[in-house]
Amino acid sequence: MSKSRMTPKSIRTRQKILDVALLLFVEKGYDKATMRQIAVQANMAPGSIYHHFPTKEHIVQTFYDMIHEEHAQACVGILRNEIKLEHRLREVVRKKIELAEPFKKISYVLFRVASNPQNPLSPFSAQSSPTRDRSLVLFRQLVAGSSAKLPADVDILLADYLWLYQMGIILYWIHDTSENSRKTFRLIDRTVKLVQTLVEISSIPLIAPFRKKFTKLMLEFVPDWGRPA
Amino acid sequence: MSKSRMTPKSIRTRQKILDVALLLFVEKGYDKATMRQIAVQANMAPGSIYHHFPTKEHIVQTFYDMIHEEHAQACVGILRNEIKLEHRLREVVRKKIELAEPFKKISYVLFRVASNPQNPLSPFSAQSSPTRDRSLVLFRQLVAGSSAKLPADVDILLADYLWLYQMGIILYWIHDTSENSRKTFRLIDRTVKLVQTLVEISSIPLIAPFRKKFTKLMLEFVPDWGRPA
DNA sequence: GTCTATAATTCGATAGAC
DNA sequence: GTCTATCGAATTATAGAC
Repeated sequence: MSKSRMTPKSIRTRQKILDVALLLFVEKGYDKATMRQIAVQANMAPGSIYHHFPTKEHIVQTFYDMIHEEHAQACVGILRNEIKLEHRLREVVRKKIELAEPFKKISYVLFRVASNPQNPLSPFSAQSSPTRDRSLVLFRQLVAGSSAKLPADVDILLADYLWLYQMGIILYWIHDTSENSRKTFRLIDRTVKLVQTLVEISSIPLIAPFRKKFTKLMLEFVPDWGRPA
Repeated sequence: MSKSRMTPKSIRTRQKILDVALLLFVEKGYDKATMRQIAVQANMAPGSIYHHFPTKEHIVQTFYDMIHEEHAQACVGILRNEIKLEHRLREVVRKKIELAEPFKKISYVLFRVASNPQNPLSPFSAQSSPTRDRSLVLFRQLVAGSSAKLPADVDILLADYLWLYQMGIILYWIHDTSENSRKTFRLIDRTVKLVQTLVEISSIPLIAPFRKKFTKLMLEFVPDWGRPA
């Protein structure tokens, strides 16, 4: 599995498969694009593809991993320039949607996988998912490097819940049929303000008791994803 | 499609298929249970099943329709006895999970379908989904018949968002591995109190301006599901 | 040994005879 | 309504090519 063990030829073949698969997926949709068609366009036998990808879903998964890499790269710049939590969150989530936009028609496959807790690829599954773990790291940086002064109980929860927030945005985006996903970007702009407001309110000493009750609730039900408690 | 047109024999055959399919689904999981196995256990040819169900997914969908019918029945009693919004919501959602519990292992198929906006069976799809529509009616009754005095802007939104809230609970439940879904029931108990608190706060005249901004936001982004505005 | 090709298998779904 | 026969698609088994 490790990339270091791949031969140059293997890498080229793998990339060839990804290239033609992406074209076919966006052109015909995930279900209509067959492994045979991919094989024909990549000048290989259908069985050969399985030497490089265990299943058809893994091919799609690879696109998401690639998007994540691109996103992580882009976020380095964003997180260097923006200080305020609201702005960091806004730009990070907007960038995610921007990068995913070309893959919109096949994105539902991501949630199709996610919905099955048994599937190890699911970002919600108990088993450690590399994609999810790296994504969570990003949100930890987003929170940790911001100018927001957070109470300790909020601090340990916020990154995880902002990750869930981004999942919700993606789910909305998948079903958003407005031109250029205009409504999704509006939703992001509106809701990050809400997050900022809530975070600011959470720091008011007067409401600390209420906040503590709330964070205790959130801590009890945050997915633990098999981490040590 | 209408039940009135079904012959007694057709009804029996249909029921037979559902019986053996459920057994196989919970025993082996949705994907591992094949149409051929279902056919063998129902003493029919594989092709014959398709006279009664258009696809394999429709068989699962039927279970959810049955659960919904049971749930709707049970809710008549609940909504007659409980007055307070918090209690109505708590009992209705708890009942939903109770009734769905035997189907837990195959429930992810519901979200697998839901995740594809193109799929007409998806409760999020633009096309009118009978299952979703009847479910929404239930939540409208839940809100309308409660003792809560709601501002008009909250009133028109609450039912739709409580329906989404129930969807969120179901998603949590699907991934909840605690014994007897203990954590899910705890989550319900905790969050319905939160809903009640928010609804009460929303009626305080002093915060009306903030509330109006919030409901305007929610109104803009509530799924319109192809309803007339 | 690492890819690739060929052929077989499995499974959902369909067509058409009875 | 049911059956037989088959299709088209994903996946797998196995053998061969480099």
